Amino acid sequence: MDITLALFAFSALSQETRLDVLRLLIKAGQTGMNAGEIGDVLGVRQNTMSTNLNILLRSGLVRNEREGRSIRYFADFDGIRGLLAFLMEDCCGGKPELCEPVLDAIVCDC
Amino acid sequence: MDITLALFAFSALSQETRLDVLRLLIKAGQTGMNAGEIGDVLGVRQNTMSTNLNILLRSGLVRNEREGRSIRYFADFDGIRGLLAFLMEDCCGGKPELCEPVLDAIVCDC
DNA sequence: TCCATATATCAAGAATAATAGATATATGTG
DNA sequence: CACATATATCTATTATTCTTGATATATGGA
Repeated sequence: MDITLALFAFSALSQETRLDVLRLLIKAGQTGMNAGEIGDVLGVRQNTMSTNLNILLRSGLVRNEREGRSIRYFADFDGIRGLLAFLMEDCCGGKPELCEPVLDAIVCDC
Repeated sequence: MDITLALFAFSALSQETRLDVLRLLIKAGQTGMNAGEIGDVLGVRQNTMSTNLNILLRSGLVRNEREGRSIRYFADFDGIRGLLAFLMEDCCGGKPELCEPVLDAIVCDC
């Protein structure tokens, strides 16, 4: 992860539709969602959604797979990990008790 | 954490100076850094840095404390946790092996 | 091959954000 | 109180990003 990609990824997440999409896909896990389905759920026009999905793709936060005529999108957990690792690099100045609570935030209960 | 603040926070991180600042402060931990010191290290003009620090403050990713004539800034680990928790809410669709690697990214070796 | 479905690209106007010069405010010191 | 230091605010210009209508491309089926 370099700073250019990190900036692009954070910029991707600073727009409501794209943040909604990534959160949907994170919840969907390995099931993913078709592009059209995502647009329907979020009530976003087709071309706008396509543009936004492409931005998420290029940010490395999302990946896709063709499925017949549709294209299925998934959260890219490796990409998300890379971004968070870049942000938290050398965290907490030697005091683990500062950054451990950050980890707790992400423990899933599934 | 609501979506409006999350969007504002990700937007804060989508600008190079501000991402640099937060990463510096995350590394600095509880020591923090003075506003002027941050500007010197990053080679950013005083008023630009002040504006950017204010945006980080309002995003909840950073807090500050007056220290005589200077103002010392710190990463706000609670704020960071809140943002990441919002992003990763209900993650991984029931398959912990998908999101556990995301956690590993943030384990500090201090 | 022709048509329908699903998604992507293009182009332009509208909205938003970044930067920096000038200036203001706040604190400490003598 | 006068002055120096440290940070914040204002304002305008420039640059970037968002959205959308129109159109293009890709796939599957008859």
